[in-house]
This record gives sequence, C-alpha cells and structure tokens, in this order.
Amino acid sequence: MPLKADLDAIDWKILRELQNDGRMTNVELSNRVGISAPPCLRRVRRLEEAGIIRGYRALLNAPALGMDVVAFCLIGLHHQADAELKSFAERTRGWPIVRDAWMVSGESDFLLHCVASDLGTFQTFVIEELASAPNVDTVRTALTIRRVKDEGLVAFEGKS
Amino acid sequence: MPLKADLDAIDWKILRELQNDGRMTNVELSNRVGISAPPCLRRVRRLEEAGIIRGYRALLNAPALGMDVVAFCLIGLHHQADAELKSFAERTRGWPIVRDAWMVSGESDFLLHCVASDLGTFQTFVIEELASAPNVDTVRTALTIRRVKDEGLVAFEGKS
DNA sequence: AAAATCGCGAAAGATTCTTGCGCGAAAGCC
DNA sequence: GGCTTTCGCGCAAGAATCTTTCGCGATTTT
Repeated sequence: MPLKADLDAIDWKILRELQNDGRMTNVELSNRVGISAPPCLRRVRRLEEAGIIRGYRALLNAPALGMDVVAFCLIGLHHQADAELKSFAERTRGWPIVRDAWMVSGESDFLLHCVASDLGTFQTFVIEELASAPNVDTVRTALTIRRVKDEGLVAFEGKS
Repeated sequence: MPLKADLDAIDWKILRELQNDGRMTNVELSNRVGISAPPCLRRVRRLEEAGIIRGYRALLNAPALGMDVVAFCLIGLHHQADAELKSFAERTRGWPIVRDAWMVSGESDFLLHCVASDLGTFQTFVIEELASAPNVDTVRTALTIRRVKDEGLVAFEGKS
C-alpha cells in the first residue's frame, strides 16, 4: 500500500483534479496531468486500491431538494468511557438526519452535521431524539445560515 | 429549472446512487434505477443543469496523505454587521487549512472545518492567523478523534 | 375524440475504457 | 564500467460506454 512518500507530482495532480471533478473522464484527466490515458488510469486504480481515494460522491444541493435546515450539534456526554463513546457513535448511525458525525476532544464529545427538511423536524429531532438519548449531557446547536467555503478535504498548496 | 416537485421516484434513486458512487457508469446507473441508458443520462444532465447535482468529488483519505489533524473551529466575532461577516467569510477562503466554512447562528458566528498536516501547524494557524484576524473575538476548537459517520449531504428515507 | 406533449427505449456512430506489449530510462549488482 | 533488473510510459486494438437520433406508446390537453 503506497504511502505519502510514494506519491509523485503527477499523483498529486490527479488527486487535485479528481477532488475538483470526480466524474472527469480518464482521457481528460490524463491531458490535464500531462501523461497518456493508460498510465493515468493505472495510477487512479492504484490510488483507489491504496485507500487514498476513498470513493466518489455527487454533491447534492440540499435546499433544492427540500432540505432547508443544515445545522451542527455539539454533544457532551455524562460519561466518556470507551463503551459509552461507541454506544453513542453507533446511535448516530441510526439517525438519518445526522449526515456526518465526528468524535472530538475539547468542550464536547461529538460533533454532528445534520440536515432536515424544516426547522420543526430538526427541533423535534433535537428534543425527542438527541437530548433524550442515554448518557447525553449537553446539546449545543448552531444553525447554518449559508455555506461560505466548500473545498474538498485536502489542500494542495505547493504539491503540483 | 426543475424544483423538488418535478422529481419522481427514479430521480431520487439516481441521486441516491450517485451520492454513493459518483463515478458509476451511466449503464450501471441505468440498470440500478430500472430504465435504459439514454433516458437515464438525460435525467442526470437535467439534474446537473438544474443545480440539484452541484458537482462530483473524489473523497480523499486525509491521514494517508499526511494530513493528521482534522479539527473544527467555532468563531465568534466582535461585530456582526453584514460587512464584517462578509469580510471574515472572504478571509476564510484565503486559508488553505480551512476546507469548508459555514456562517452559523447560535453561540458562534462561523464554523470552520480545518485540516492540517500536524498539530503544530494547526496551532500556529489558530494563534497567528485565526485568533489574530481582525474582529475575531472567541475561538473554540474541537480536534477530531475519528470520523464516526460519513454519508452524503442528503438522506433518502422513503424517497425510493 | 382528436391533437399535442412527454418520456421511454432501440439503433448506430463517436468516444472512451481497458488490456497487452514493446521501448527507454533509472536503479541495483557484479 | 558495464550488465541486468525493474519500472513506468505510450502505442495499438478490442471491448465497453457514451451520446444522439428517431419512432412508439401513454398520458394530458383541448
């Protein structure tokens, strides 16, 4: 499994291009990174198999689909033993409103990225599901007003 | 431009499939949603042009690329006039460490999703860039321990 | 009931994907 | 130094896919 050190400048270019447009054809990609199509495809496959490319995703426009509420919730638990952290983590996977979830350190124990169709649905979720889940101590919510920046997970400063 | 009401069950299936695998071929996609390839491609194009599909992205494995620190920062500003919110929003776009940013309501004004190669880099960023940026009042950070859930932005409960 | 609208699916040509193979450059070894 | 091995690129060809065109049937409109 190739590590970071095995990636050359062309690999970084490939990652940057696919992070910007994951549906680009291999021919187009090969032109952009400056090699021909076959070795380009081989590099992409290698990056996928190495787990460096975790997958591909269409980015959806939540408001256009009737999802008007995007919010983040910071959750503090009463007890932070390993079993209890795992238990809460598992619970987040059963909540469709929760789209991503992170275990964090700091003032809270979990950060949840939530999407709901309307404020009522979200509030009901917070009160009846989240805050009343076992072991939940504090729930702080931040409703999003608008997205201000939206790049991929990884930056490519000076990697080309 | 089609609105939510114009989407039928097949469109929802297409969105779900492409959110799970944005690089699926159109033939594969058409098989999964139960129509032939040409109308399937037309539907995808329509969803793209309508802005319902905002784009496609390869998901990268940050730790494998030497990005060991993922954190969230909650920022409170001194003054929340429109010009000052816009000014800070613009500033986030110049910070490569900040990958996504949201303007939020609640205890804080902005939430930043940050990725850095190591803790030192991140701390330097927080102290020398973030906390010392104009108009910044409070900075609360939450270092992520691990990702617990990672779905797309939109859920499809009962939409198929 | 006739006409218009709409989306599906078959067919075909263009493009792309994918594999196998030969070549040249760089690294390792005697 | 010179030989061998290794590695990745790019050409070429067959398979698969993409994309457009066109006719059909179903639903809606008039």
